[in-house]
Amino acid sequence: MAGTRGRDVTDEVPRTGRAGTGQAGSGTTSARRARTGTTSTRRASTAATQVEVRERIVAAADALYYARGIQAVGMDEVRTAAGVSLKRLYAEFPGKEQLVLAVLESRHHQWEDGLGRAAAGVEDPRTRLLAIFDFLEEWFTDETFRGCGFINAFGELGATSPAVAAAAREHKQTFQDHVARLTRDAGGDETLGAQLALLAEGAQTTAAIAGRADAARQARRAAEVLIDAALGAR
Amino acid sequence: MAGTRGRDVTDEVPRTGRAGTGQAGSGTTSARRARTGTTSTRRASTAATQVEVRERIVAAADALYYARGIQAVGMDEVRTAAGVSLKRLYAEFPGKEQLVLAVLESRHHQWEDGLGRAAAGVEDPRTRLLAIFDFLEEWFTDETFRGCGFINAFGELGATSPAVAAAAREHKQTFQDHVARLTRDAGGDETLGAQLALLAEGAQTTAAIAGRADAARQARRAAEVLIDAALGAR
DNA sequence: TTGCGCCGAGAACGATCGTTCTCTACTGTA
DNA sequence: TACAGTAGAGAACGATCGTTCTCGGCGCAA
Repeated sequence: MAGTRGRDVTDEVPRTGRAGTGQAGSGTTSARRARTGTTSTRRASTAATQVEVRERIVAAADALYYARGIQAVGMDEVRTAAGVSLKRLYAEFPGKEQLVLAVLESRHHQWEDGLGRAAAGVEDPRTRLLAIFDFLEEWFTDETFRGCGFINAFGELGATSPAVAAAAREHKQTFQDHVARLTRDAGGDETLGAQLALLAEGAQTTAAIAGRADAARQARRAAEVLIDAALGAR
Repeated sequence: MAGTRGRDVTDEVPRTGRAGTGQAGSGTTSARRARTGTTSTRRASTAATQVEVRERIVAAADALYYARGIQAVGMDEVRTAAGVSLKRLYAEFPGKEQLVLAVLESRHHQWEDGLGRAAAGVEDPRTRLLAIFDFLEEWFTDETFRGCGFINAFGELGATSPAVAAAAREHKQTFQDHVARLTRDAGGDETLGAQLALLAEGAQTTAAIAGRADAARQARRAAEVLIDAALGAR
């Protein structure tokens, strides 16, 4: 009895066959199946499903874009995968670029969540810093891994879409800030932070293109050397 | 006198306004203006201009693809920039993918030439190893720099074109081999080589997306630390 | 029950792109 | 000079894509 028939149909939409969106340790299935009450007032119900629909669209688009490239996926395919009408899709996102930006924003949040989880509960600042590379390794071994979505998007659209280029730049900047903060906690300076960030970036492209998931472990070992050299042997 | 009228027209084609193809220290203007004699036999002349036309097409396509992305540039635009007819273009390259692969191959050779020049004449193996990062810095400061063309191509087409993905993989592999060789010359093992390669890769994406050309210098400093730690202080 | 408004399904439209085809002009040769 | 062959210019074609429009059905209020 919950909702209309049409909504039930779109609720059990295919999630493009994979769990999560290909980001490590995410497992976000976006649809939380937690309606506010049953339907409450019409207005509240509409708002709830709007959020749900938006999330579903973004999740479907993210999986498709990440797996095949942005320009290789048409709006119609996103529509099918998300199980919404084209009209609804364009009601949520006025154009493809807005959808792409929403996907990147979602991916950014997943990335930050993953980083936070990797650091959570780790007491030693040095180990917390190195946990970044453990997180990367977990991500690289995901079978859907195909590199950093922001690097890919930048290479594909960075030259034609300033908004996409800016999104990639901001994502990388917040990562550098994150590493810098952890480095400071461990007693290192910003130079060390920048160098560790370089290792992480290099590991991502190497793992993606060369298909070498052990790039994370190589990067971790290099990071240990750099940290110990900067902080003095332990 | 030299050549036919039609050929002269296509000879002085616009080189898309830039010198080289955006790769550091290249300065390859592809067209060498060195005809074998004047026209010699008809057959030899045709062969000479064929090579020239091919190079011109590849150079024009490379500049356009690198600056704006591959999918954003149509065959017609390549045709105009190269100053050849569509028929001629398709006579040289049966399809766009073949042209893309030829561009990547050309870019790979330029990259190897640049690396070789950077190492040439440097006696000390350690300094020769570090010269990689000087080469990167020079490249990053080029105003047309927009990241590694192979990383960009992989992000854009790696999922849909196995040939492009393979080209990127091979390019990165030869780079790792190159670094490994120089590392061995300096007395280091393959672990060190892999780590230095990670730094170089990370510097490329960081310089491209964050626009920080100093990533090369940061990577160089990190490389020094890693080298000294692996080889013992000097 | 009747009318109203909303929404999904999908056709339609205009633009672009890769690729092919046609037409024309020109070159070299007998 | 007449002719055969070639190459350039660009029209044409089929496919795809982003976006909009139309149609038909359903839920809801009076």
